[in-house]
Amino acid sequence: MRVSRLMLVTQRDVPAEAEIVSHQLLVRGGYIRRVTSGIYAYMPLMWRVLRKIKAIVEEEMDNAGALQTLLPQLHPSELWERSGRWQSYTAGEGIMFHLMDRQKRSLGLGPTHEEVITKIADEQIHSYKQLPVNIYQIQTKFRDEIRPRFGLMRSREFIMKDSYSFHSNEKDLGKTYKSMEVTYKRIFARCGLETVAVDADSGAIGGSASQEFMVTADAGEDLILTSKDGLYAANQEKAVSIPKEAILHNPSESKTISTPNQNSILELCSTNNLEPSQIVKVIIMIAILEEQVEQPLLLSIRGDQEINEVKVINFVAETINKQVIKLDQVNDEEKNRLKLDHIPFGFLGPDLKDNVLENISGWQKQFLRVTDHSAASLDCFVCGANVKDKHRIGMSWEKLGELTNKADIRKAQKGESCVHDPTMKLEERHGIEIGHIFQLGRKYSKSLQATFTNEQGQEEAFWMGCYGLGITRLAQAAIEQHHDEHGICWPLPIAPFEAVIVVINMKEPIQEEISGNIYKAMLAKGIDVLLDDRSERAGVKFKDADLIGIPWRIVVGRDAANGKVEIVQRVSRETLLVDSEQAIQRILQEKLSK
RNA sequence: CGGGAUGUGGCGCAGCUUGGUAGCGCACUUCGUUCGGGACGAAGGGGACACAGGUUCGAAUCCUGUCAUCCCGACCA
Repeated sequence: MRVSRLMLVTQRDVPAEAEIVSHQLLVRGGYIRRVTSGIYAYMPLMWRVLRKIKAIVEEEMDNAGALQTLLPQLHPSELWERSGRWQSYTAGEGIMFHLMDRQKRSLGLGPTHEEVITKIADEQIHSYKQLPVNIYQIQTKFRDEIRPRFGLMRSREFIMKDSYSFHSNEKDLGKTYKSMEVTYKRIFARCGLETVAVDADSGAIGGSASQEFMVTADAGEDLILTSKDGLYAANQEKAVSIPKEAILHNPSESKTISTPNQNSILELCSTNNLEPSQIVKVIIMIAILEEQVEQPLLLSIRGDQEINEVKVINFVAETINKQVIKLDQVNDEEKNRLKLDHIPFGFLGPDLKDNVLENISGWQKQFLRVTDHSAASLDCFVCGANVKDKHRIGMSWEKLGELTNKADIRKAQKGESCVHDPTMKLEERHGIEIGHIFQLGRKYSKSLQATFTNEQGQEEAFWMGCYGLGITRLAQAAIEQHHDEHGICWPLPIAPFEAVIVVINMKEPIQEEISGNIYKAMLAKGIDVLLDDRSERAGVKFKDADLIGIPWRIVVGRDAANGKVEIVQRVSRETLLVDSEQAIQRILQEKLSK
């Protein structure tokens, strides 16, 4: 392709709307144009990048035995009503774009394809003999994101590879799940990305296992915790660790002390010469369940630790076997509205009686009590006395009465010891989630009544897995990982062009001839090459080549008369003066080695 | 949805306080000089200032409302 024909429009100024460097470079390099909030046009350069990523994904998925399809983007609402997601995806979360057709039938634009694919699997697969299958598609998905941002990182229309596997038993699902993990790692490695696979929360979607693939980058919105030996990685919602040792609390007697206005751990400690780890902190939260049931929770945790709300939600959902819509703290407004003055916030103990709930409208009348292991393992501690301005020292669980539920509801933090090896400390990094694999189990197949006949001749719901991979997000994440002050440095396998020939002076016949020959020769060898034939000054061409990030540059200039050209690597800036034939060979070599 | 900010040619901005009918840099067009790291000079083209009301002889500027975009929180590939 000749640059003069490429519709290349680069910008010197950074658009005000672009916050992170990858977004800025995509806009400045003319890769994308915003059409409206969260909706982008992929310009010719961008489309080439996306096609290369798609090709790699397709190759690896096909190698893993997956089958490519293309599924509809308009989904009938009935299908989503059957899985129980229509309400929450349209009215509730509102993440699903929906519309009426002229027949007044309700349709939605697919944010994901579980419903459609499960329906098709049900219609097409009748016997265990047809299993397993793994079906995938790469296409545009729609999500009416609450807050689109960072260009393609979180857009409302985006390209995703999504696959779904169907199995006759859980073990077989595990096998495909594992093979997808390997496939994903190969895909990311081939795209030149450094990724970390982390244990993830499968929470609301359910299932037994789930892994996220994170591109490590400072601009990432997710926090991940890893161990240096590479044996442990998890996102913050799921991460576990061993908290630091508590400081021994061992007063001569247990008694109630007066602690006027000391309703925070900090004040309590500084006034009474205590350590946060000697205190059991008690927090009331409200879990909103299905049908607007409001379940009060009484959470106890060591004073120096923090609550992990996702773990709390999972615990509640498991314990009472109901879906948790969300978790709320009790704020001041609510304290006033519900007239909670009789509850001595700031002075609560784990033995707070249920009778404080008697006159609170809307709440269930019994606490669901949970004690985090960090608190449960304390032999002797300080806690609130359930009376304003009073705490108790030298307390123990025996004195308070038996503990009901113990669970891990604690937020793991960097610097804490790893569970698999206490000498290892957790490190914190930011990541961009570009892939997520799940063992769904039978949740969707059951709700959609998608079944097959098993070996015993009985109807059984499919075991399912699902495997997402954000194509457009991956492209931008790659820039986040591969750029410098001059622009993008695409990894060769996903670069829009592998090389660019910069002709210093188009009016010089020798330069024009040599560059033309190299161009033709490279095309003949299958190299994706750009010929910058514009009558721009050299500086402009160099700047543009750097900005759009072509991995190799061949400069045809002052040495052309001697049959020499320069070959420059974008990332390292290494420059070699060689014959044109050598330049072609070098790039061909690089291409084939990837 | 809650909190904050901003809307002026394709991009970045000034003008608004103290109303008088729009300006700068980049980009674009033409000519000349230049020509290995975003050249210089000259001459041009393009915007009724987000929209709708109002105040006024007169509104980008003041008032009211609406809309859009961006940033901070819950959601997610």
